[in-house]
Amino acid sequence: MSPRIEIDRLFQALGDPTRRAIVDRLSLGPSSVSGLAAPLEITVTAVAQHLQVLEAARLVRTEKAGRVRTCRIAPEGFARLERWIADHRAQWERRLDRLGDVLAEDGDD
Amino acid sequence: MSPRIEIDRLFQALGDPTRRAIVDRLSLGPSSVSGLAAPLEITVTAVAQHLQVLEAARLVRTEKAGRVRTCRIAPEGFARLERWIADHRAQWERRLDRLGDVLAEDGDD
DNA sequence: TCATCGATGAAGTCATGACTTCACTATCAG
DNA sequence: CTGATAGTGAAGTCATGACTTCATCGATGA
Repeated sequence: MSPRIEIDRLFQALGDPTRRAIVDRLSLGPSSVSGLAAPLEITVTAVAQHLQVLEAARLVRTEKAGRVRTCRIAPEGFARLERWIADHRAQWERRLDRLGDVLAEDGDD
Repeated sequence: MSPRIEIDRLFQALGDPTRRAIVDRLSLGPSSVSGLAAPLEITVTAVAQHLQVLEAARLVRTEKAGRVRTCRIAPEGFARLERWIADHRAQWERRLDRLGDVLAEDGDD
């Protein structure tokens, strides 16, 4: 699967405040779907939809035991995210370095 | 201003592929608005709108000299982003640690 | 000075996406 | 079996947001 799409899903998933609230909650520990819905004051259906998005982005992993689905944080998505930021930071900082070489050619710090 | 809103703007800004393309481009070095528009095959107006979003999220800084507006990466937004991820990672990893004390098992990626 | 170029503002279109409700399935307790 | 519980699927509503076009403005160079 294209890495572009992957990153897309990641940022799109975290772009929604409700979904970030779910992530916040799951950072504290696993929860059921209805357990997530309660403090958010939205329907269980809505939460389930958000969970699909979060799972597709690999930010959350869920498994169903009996009739209850347990949701927990999935580190992969976050790792991917960190890498994206690190890559970009590296890119523009490298450029600033080269620029520094030219502008401050009589000895810099 | 609430930090929630700030993070919101950040993820929402990067949730759009076109805006990420702009960030990609600017990581390589500064550019004018029309310089950004050309490879994206959208109107200059559209790019200007995206730039407003990116500036509000502190991911990009722009300044106008004469009739040309020069756009460059702004590190603050990215720093904010990194901190958000680090905070969350810390939170759930701390929890896994406590759990690990009890269960003593597994390692992850 | 005048034509052009880079950018901006206003307003409209169109798709997407965050919800809801309602109907339904599957599990568990009595 | 019966009834409550946990979640899923389908379909509809409503707002937001990513574009466009058109008109305009200020800087610039011939």
